[in-house]
Amino acid sequence: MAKGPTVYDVAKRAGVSIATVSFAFRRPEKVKASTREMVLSVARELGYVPSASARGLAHGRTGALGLFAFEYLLESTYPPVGAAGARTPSESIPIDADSDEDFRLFPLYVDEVQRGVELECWRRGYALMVGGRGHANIEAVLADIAGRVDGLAVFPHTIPDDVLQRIAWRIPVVEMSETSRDDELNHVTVDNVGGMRVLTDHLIKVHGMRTFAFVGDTAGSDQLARFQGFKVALGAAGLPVPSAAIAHPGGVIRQAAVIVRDAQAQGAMPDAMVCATDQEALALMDALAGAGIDVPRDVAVTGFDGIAAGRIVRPALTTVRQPMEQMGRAVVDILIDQLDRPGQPLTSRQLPVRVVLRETCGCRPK
Amino acid sequence: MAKGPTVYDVAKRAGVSIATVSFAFRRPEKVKASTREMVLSVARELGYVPSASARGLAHGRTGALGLFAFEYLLESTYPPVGAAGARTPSESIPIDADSDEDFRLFPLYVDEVQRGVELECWRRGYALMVGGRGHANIEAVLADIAGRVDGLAVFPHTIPDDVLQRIAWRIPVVEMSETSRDDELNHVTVDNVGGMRVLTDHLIKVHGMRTFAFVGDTAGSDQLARFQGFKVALGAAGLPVPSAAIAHPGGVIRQAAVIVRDAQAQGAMPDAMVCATDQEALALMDALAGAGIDVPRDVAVTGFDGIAAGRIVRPALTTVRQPMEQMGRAVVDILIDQLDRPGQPLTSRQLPVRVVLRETCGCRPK
DNA sequence: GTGAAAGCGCTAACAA
DNA sequence: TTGTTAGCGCTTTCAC
Repeated sequence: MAKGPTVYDVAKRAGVSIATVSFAFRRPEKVKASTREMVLSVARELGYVPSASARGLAHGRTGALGLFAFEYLLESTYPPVGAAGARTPSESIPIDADSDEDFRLFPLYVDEVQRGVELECWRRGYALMVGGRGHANIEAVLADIAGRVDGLAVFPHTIPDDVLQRIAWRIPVVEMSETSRDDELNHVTVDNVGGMRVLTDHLIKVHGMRTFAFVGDTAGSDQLARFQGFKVALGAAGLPVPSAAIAHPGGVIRQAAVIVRDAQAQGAMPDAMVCATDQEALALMDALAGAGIDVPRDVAVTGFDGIAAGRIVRPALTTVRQPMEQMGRAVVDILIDQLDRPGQPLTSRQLPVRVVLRETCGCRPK
Repeated sequence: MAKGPTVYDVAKRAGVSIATVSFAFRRPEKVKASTREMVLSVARELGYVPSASARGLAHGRTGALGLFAFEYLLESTYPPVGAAGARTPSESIPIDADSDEDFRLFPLYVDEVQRGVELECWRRGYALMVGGRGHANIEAVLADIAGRVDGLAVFPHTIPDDVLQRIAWRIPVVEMSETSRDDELNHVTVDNVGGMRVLTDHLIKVHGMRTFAFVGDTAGSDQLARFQGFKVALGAAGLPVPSAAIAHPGGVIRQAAVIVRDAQAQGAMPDAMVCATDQEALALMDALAGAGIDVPRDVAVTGFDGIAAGRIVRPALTTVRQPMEQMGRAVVDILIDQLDRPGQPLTSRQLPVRVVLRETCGCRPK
C-alpha cells in the first residue's frame, strides 16, 4: 500500500482536527455543512482514501464478510500467462471447432453459490473477501481470511472441524451443504432427500425402470442424503435397494471408465445409473460413450446440482437443481443477522430444490 | 468482530512478550524452536486469530487485491430469500420443464474474468476482495474497496476517470477491456479488431454473405474496436461498409424487437447481423424468433465474448471467445509485479482471441 | 533469543 | 460545532 495522504494530512490542509475529518466522512450530520464540504473537497483534492485497516482496528469491525471456497479441480487448458501470454495480436487467430471444455469446470456448484453470496453482500453494504485453497497451508489461509472479516461462510470438507469451531468462537460462521454435527456453526442445506426421491420416482413411474445403481462418492452429508432419498424411493416402490453406492477410491470422476467396464463385464448394466452429483454424471457419460453405450437408450443417467455443463452436453443431463444463488443469499442473511443481533441462536436453514427433466432420463426435449 | 484473544493474551499466557508471539508467527526462524512451539500451542489453545486490520495498519500492506465488478444486470427470478426462503422441505418439489434462464445471466464475461483473478490471486498468496455496484454510492464503495487492498482491478465504465486516477496514485490499478487513454492505469485487453475481422471474413468467404449489419452499442472501446474489425473485413472484400452500428438508446437488449421490426419494415434484412457482444446477439435472436425469422436460414447472427449462454441456446451462437480466465490472471500478474517492484512502468497487455464456429452462422455442428 | 516501546491511521469518548 | 486524546492489535527497530 503506497503511502497516501492520511487524516492528518487532510486535517492540516483543511485547518481542522482529525476528528472533524473523520466525522465529515462517518457522521456527516455532526459537522457544519460548510466545514464538511470544505473537508471533503480537500480530501478529494489530496486523493485521500481512508485506510480500512485503521478503521477496522479502531472500530472493531471490518465491514467485510468472507467466503472460503473449494479448490477448483483443474486449471485452465490455456497456456500459462505471463511473457507467453502477452502474445501479439498479429499472430494468427484460430478458428475452432466448438468445444464445451471451458464450461466443464466453470461454473460449478460453488461458483453459483458464490454469486449469491456476492449479490447479497453488496446489497447489504458489505464487502466480500474470497479465499480458496490455492496454497499449501489451508489453515493459515483460513486464519488469514478469518482475521479480515466479521463473518465467514465455508463449504464443507474444506476445513478441519476443530479449526472451524475455534473461528466460530470469535465470529459467526455458516457451513453450507452439511447438516449440523452438534457444532457451533450455522448451516444452510437443501432438500437432498426429497429431491432425489422425486427424481427416482420419476424414473420408476414415468419411465418404468426397475433396476438401479447409485454412482458416486457418499462421504459428504449432502451426497449421503441423496443416496438415502434414492433408497427410500426404491423401497417405497417395492424394488430391490442397492446396499452401497458405486464409487472408487481416488474419485469417481477418474474411475468412471472402471465403473462402466465392471458393469459391462458383469452383464449388470442397470436401467438407470443415478449419480450423486452432476460432475460424476458427466464423467460417467463420457465413459459410457467411450464404451459405446448409448444414453439414454441403453441406460439412463441422472445427476444432482444443476450445473451449467449439464445443460450444455448432449444428451442434456436430467438432474435436480439446487437453488444455489438463494443459498448464497441465505448465508449472508444469517451472518448479518448474527452480527446485528449478537447472541442470536444458531440457525439451520434448508432450501427446496427442483427436478429438471432433460434428455438423459429418456424424456425427449420439447 | 467479536472480541477474541489478542497477542497480549497469548503473550501473557505463554509468559513471553508480544514481540515473541508476533515473531513466532511471522519470523519463525528468529525464535527458539521450543519457545515457538510453546507459543503456537498456546495460541491454538486460546483460539487466537491475528487481526488483519492491525497487521495491515502496522505493516503498511493488506496482502489483498481488489476487484471491482460490474453490476449484474438483473436479479434472480427466485423469490427473495429470508423468511420466505426458509420453506420447509415438506412442500412439493416441482418437476420443471427445462429452461436456460438461469444461465442467461450467469456466468457472463465478467464472471469468467473474475474466476481468473481469483485463481491467480490464491496461487500467489493474496486474498481477494470483490466489490460490485450494488449500492447507491459507487464512489464510496470503490473508495472502501481501495482502502482495503494493495492493488485494484476494475472493469470499464464502472468508475469515473478522475476517481480512478486518484486511486491509481496510491496503489496500482489495472483497467480491463479498455485501451489506455493516456492515463496512469495499467491495461489488459484482447484482440478485438483481429477477432472480428476473422469472424467477418468467415461469413464472407465460407458462407458467401454479401450484406451485413452491425448490431450493438459501440460506446466502449472494446465494442468500438470490434466494429472497426468488422468494417476492415468488409472493406478488404470490396463490400459495402455500414457507416454506423445499429443500436438504440436504452440498450440494444431491450430494443432488439425494434431493430428486427425496422429491418423487416424496410425489407432490409441483411445476410448477417454481426453483434458487438454475445448478450446482444442472444437478445437479437429472441426478437428474431419472436418475429418468425429463422436463424441461420433467413439471417445469420454472430456474437462476441464466448459466454456460456451462447453455448446453451439453440441454435448455438457462433462467436469470438475471449481468454477471460487468462485476462484475470494477467491482471493479477501485473498488479503483483508493480507491488514487488515499485516504480515499474505502466503495462498494457493484449491477449489473443479465438473464433468459435457454432450454428448461428450457418455452420452445421459436427 | 527475547523484551521494551514507538508507531501505523482511524474512531469515539470526552472536553472545550 | 470542533478539538484533544486514548486506544484498537500488530510489526519492527533497538536494547539487553
